[in-house]
Amino acid sequence: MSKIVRMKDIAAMANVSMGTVDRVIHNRGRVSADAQKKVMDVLEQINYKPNLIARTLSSSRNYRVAALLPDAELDPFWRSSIQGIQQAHSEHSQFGITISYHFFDPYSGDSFRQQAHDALESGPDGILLAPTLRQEALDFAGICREQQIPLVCFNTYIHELAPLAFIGQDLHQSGRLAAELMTMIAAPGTILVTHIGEQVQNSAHIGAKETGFREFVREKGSSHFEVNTVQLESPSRSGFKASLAQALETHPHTKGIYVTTSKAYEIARSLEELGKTDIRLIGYDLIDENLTHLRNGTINLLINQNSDRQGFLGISYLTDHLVFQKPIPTLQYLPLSIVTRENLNSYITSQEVN
Amino acid sequence: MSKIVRMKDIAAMANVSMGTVDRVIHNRGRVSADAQKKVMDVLEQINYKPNLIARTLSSSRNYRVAALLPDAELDPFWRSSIQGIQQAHSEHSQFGITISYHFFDPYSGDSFRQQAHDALESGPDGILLAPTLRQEALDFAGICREQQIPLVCFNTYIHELAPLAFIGQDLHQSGRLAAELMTMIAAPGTILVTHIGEQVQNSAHIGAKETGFREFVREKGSSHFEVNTVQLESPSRSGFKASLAQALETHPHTKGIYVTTSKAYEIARSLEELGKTDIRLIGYDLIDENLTHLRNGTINLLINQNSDRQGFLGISYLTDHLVFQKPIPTLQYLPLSIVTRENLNSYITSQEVN
DNA sequence: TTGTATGCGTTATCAT
DNA sequence: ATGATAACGCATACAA
Repeated sequence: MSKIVRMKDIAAMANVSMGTVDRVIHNRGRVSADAQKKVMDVLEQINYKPNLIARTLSSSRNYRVAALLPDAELDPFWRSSIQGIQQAHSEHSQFGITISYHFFDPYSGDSFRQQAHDALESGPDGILLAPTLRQEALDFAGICREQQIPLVCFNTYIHELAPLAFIGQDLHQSGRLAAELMTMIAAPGTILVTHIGEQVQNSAHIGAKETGFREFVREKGSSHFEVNTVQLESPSRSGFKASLAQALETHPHTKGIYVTTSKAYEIARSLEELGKTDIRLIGYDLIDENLTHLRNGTINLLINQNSDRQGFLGISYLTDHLVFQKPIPTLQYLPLSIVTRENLNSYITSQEVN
Repeated sequence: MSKIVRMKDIAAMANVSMGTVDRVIHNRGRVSADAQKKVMDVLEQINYKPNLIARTLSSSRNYRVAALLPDAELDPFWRSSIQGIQQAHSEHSQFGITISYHFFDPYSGDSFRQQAHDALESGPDGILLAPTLRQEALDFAGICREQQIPLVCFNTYIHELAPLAFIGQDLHQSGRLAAELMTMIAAPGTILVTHIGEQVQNSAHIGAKETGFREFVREKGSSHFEVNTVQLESPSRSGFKASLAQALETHPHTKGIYVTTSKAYEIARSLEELGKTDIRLIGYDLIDENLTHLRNGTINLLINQNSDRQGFLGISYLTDHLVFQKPIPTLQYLPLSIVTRENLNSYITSQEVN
């Protein structure tokens, strides 16, 4: 039973005062080389673990973190991220964390710059960012680095950002998984890949899922499946349906559609209206619009990006870093969760509490 | 910006001392009805949230929790539970939690009683239990209740235990999910259900997975699939293979096997030795023995019981209850995770840290 | 450069 | 029954 060593103990062992110990531990300077050495020697021998409880109580600082992410009104996908952030916040508010929210239009550079500016104005001690726009995010990350503000990113992986931590999904592997699942459940024939609601411009990562998907099919299913990419962007609902119908005519043997974004429900609606029931549909994310079609069977599988957990972990990591000065993972890939009608509830139910 | 209220503030508002406030909040008695009322009145009006940081620092109590679960040497399934427990412990050790481990033979009542006795001897403030044996667990839970020791259970749901919290999987729904997946990936024909390594005696829950499985097939796949239950227990390896071969002869149209326990690797080994490659195999849990066969394709899907998370949450809940006196969920169902070759890594990789 | 003293919010131990 | 006061371990401001 090794007793816990406190700063007081270290001070005694080194024949100095607590103040000196504090100064060398946090290297605040103003210590003589002599004292420095004495304390270091002791630290080498013993295993000092600061009492984080006492530390936070004492230095009752308040930390401001700015959350910079797309407006859920413009894309429902982000709702759950926000929920995760709020969840983490309520659990950590004890530690003096306050969060300011800055929502931007995920496709507008101007909007992003405006909100990013506001975020910096709030004088944050840390920033949580969903970097949907590559170039804008890079510029912003540069400023954060200059100002020495810790930056944690989630959802969209951009290597050059080099944030303190990234939390998200391995998109290439995600594509491979989608292909594996599709080849399990679809009859041999044509598979369509479509990126609805994403802008290919200014998004280097956009192709990762498709690349992974095609890679898997090439390795394991090339004799049974043919993969085609189709663009299905259209402003109007009826226009969308028409262009889908058009695509299905061009590829008459279509047995499956893989939607790389959270917009599978758009396809589902159109498929239902077109009366096509023999096409397997795989998409992303547990947003309400998708769940309806997962429940009625038009969508066969959803891959969950766990965006609530992304938000939750983002805030958790920032508080770990800021208040506890704990090491945090540089890269945190979340599980590639497969969701069907039968395990859906296990992913969305909240529990009773006593 | 509502300021945080402290006990000192309450004391001032109620015209009493902090000591009195402390006594009514924790109803330690020794307060006059008059003072009691004054404090209560204040508490009604304001929203006092105790500072848990300060509380833990001050009271610096040590809590002992006893973990009572099967020996991983006897069943590798329990390895990850232990890992989860240790993980939670290392994260919470700051709060003065110490854990004593008591491993028993999951099929021996004597072994259980012995270890349970030891666990109680250690004078624990809380107990984490994997109740594999129904009757023994009920007896033990009775003692815990008598001695007022908080009990948290995981993995095996036994309703009458009525613990502070249960953490695990919805087994009936788990069976439904397995059936859904099986009907997705197997050709029409016979599906075998088998419970390897479980004793039906003294385990009321054992049938839940099979019931769920059959229920789903009845609802959605009765025209294409026939379900048969087979017993495949055998002490020796070659004996096991022989009885499997026997079962496959009895059911020549077998297209899939559903193993309700973590022993799917036993089937996989035998199938490989028998050279049968056209049978889909679905099992449970990411133990190493299973992963080998998931990677080489003999096992098609595994449902993950997340037993590491079960252990983790069990300890987390106990510390929340003991040190923070926070409310905890009575029933915590974990996700029914579907694991394939392509998303396996996302479930088992640990991350680098800076 | 160094050491001491005070405070963080709570619990626990004293005298009253 | 009540109120003052010393811990808990660390940070910080200030005195030496």
